[in-house]
Amino acid sequence: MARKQNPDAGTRAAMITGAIASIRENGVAATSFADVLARSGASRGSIYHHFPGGRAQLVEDATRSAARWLDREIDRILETRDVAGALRAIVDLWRTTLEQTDYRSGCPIVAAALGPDAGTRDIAAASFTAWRAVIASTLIDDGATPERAGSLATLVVAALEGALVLAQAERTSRPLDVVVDELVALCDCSPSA
Amino acid sequence: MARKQNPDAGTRAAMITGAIASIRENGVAATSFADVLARSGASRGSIYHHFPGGRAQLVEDATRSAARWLDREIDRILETRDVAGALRAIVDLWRTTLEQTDYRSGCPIVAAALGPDAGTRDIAAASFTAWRAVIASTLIDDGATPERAGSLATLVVAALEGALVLAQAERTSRPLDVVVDELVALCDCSPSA
Amino acid sequence: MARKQNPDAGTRAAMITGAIASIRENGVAATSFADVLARSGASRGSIYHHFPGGRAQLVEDATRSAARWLDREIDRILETRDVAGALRAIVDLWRTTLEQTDYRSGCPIVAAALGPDAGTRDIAAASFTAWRAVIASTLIDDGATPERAGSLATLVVAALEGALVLAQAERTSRPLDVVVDELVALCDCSPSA
Amino acid sequence: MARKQNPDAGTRAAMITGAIASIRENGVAATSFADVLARSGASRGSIYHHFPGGRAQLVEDATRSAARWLDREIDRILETRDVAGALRAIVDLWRTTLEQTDYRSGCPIVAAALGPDAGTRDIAAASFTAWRAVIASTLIDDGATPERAGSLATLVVAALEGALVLAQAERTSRPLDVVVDELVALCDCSPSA
DNA sequence: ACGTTCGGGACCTCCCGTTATT
DNA sequence: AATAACGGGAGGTCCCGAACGT
Repeated sequence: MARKQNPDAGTRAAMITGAIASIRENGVAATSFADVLARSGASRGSIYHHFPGGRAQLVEDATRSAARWLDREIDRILETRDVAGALRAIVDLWRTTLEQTDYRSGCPIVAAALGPDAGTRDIAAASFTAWRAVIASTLIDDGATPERAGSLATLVVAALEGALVLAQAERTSRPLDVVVDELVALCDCSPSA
Repeated sequence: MARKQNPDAGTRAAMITGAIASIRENGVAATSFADVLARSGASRGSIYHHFPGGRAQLVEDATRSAARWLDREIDRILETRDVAGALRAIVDLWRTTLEQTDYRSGCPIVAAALGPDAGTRDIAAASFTAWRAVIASTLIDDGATPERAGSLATLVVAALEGALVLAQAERTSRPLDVVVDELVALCDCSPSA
Repeated sequence: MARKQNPDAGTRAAMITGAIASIRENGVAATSFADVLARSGASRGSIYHHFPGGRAQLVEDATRSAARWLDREIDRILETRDVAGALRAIVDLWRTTLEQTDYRSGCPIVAAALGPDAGTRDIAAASFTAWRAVIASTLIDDGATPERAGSLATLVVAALEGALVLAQAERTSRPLDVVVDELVALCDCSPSA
Repeated sequence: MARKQNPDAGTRAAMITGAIASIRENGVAATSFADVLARSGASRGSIYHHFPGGRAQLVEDATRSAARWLDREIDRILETRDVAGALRAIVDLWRTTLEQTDYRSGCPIVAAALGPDAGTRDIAAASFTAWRAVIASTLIDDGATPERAGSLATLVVAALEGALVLAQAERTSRPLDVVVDELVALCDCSPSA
């Protein structure tokens, strides 16, 4: 229950935004308050007020916020496009940010999954599961059997996230393109098989 | 109180081993000297004899060492098995460590790719490239066209690494099994197509 | 659950009460606003309406309040009882609180005397002087010479406060009982000497 | 600007000494690292090396050190003097320090007894018990019954510590003199009674 | 080479005093 | 008058890099 939210953005939202950016670039463990403060322009005193749980709560809330945004974004994309278009739209979400940050900003859910905190790991697991479910559901609508759709959806999520890691390492978005092409071909021909 | 007096490179090797373990569990950024010292049993003064470059050199050398080991392991596996067996052997490399560390220890190359250090990122990129090359080469031997083999190899590497991330998040090795099954099916039917 | 809605000085009184409790348990220096706020249920903004001088004024007012209460209590006890009964009644003031707080809550005047603040120290000195005076007066009424009564009163105050410290350290009220017995015996036989 | 004047001992001893001084003046809870560092001239990095347990270990070790010194001092005094001379020698231990610090430096054992830490409280309790035992033993040697000696020893310890608190509050050593005179008279006439 | 100690700094936690809002 | 929010800062923890003394 929101007690009182500043009409404007507010400090808390700015800190969450900055924390998400830092998590994507530096990982959960290396996300420091100094960094978040610098990104958000907030002051030290605000931290403990907005996040009584300290750093752990900040990174967890930020992860949750990023996960929620991504979940909805993927839902929205899959509702309005066919599988091929959807996968391309999803990688486009990454491509822009990658180029803007010199390929430093990765997927916040991967960062959460690899972090030392159990809380963020669980959030990552929930998102991965949700993505697989909605992708599988779309594949079923396209004619795939439930069994096959589940396996294929897992492959899609894994391959997309892995391609993002490859893109970060090699500083080029080509792995994303290559992988999405393969996945599109696979999803198109698979149900009929 | 001779902890370890291996005349050769016992201390250095122990620190490298400890650093790799820490990188896999905590990431490059969160790998601290104190952690490596505790894991290796070495003492503070030894560091700058073996790693004059300090922490940066330690994590880079550790990453290089892990990368070299993995490169050779993958080479060896692909030489002695068909594609299907090779992929299963590769994921088995992860599965054991995952279970032994409660799904905390991930792929050191992914950790290097996501770290803040440019040096480790380049090492990761080189490993990813090498893996793709050797996998593509195997696929070509099996009858695939060079073009298709390259795309497929990228998909394989991305999907395997992504599956590992999913496994860490969900604390189960099932994503690895599902993804490797899909990849095996894909590699078997694809070249003939 | 209306904690306090006294229109008059409810909030202020609650903060004073909480501050006294904190001073007795943690000492003057370690009495923080956060602690007093938690004990009193008040909110941060209220402080500077009631205590424009901030923390210094709060602890000083609290000390003064505790001192005034103790002064009156001792006056009352000495008016209605003989010396022996009075000393026992005084230690009973401590005993209850000691047991209720696991021997953490000591004498607020001792806390004020040992604190870093000159203001609270002066209040403590005034109370100690007042107690000695009224005890000496009672001893004179019982037949002691003014000189002897003054020395004996100092011993009584010192021994009682010291016994309370011993009781806190050893987590037992026995030092209080032992000391008060000795003091009673001393006061009874002394005037005649 | 005595940066470093410990010719023999070294940093750890200097930090203990500084911590004892801070505890006596400010209490256990208000003894900060910054204060100890300033008093000892040590650097921040030394803390964690010499006291891996951090602040808790520092204050506990300092309390233990002060207690051990006081225990031995009291033992030594009681061995070489009669009761009257011993009590005067004990209060002289306090008088000098009191005057040198403007009556801010109290008894470290009282500070430990009143502190929030259970560890320091136990050390204080042990010292109080030890002092009572050795004083009682001396009184028995002088002809007192064991029972009476125990009670009298408790009174002596309590009264001396209480007198020190009074002296700190009133910024004069007179309470110490008055109380010790009373105690001397009591100890001299009591055994024969 | 290796163990011990040191010096400085980064980070998180938490607190005090103030201001804007109602 | 009371609440939420803010700004600055101190305290404790811990780490890196270096300088010693073996």
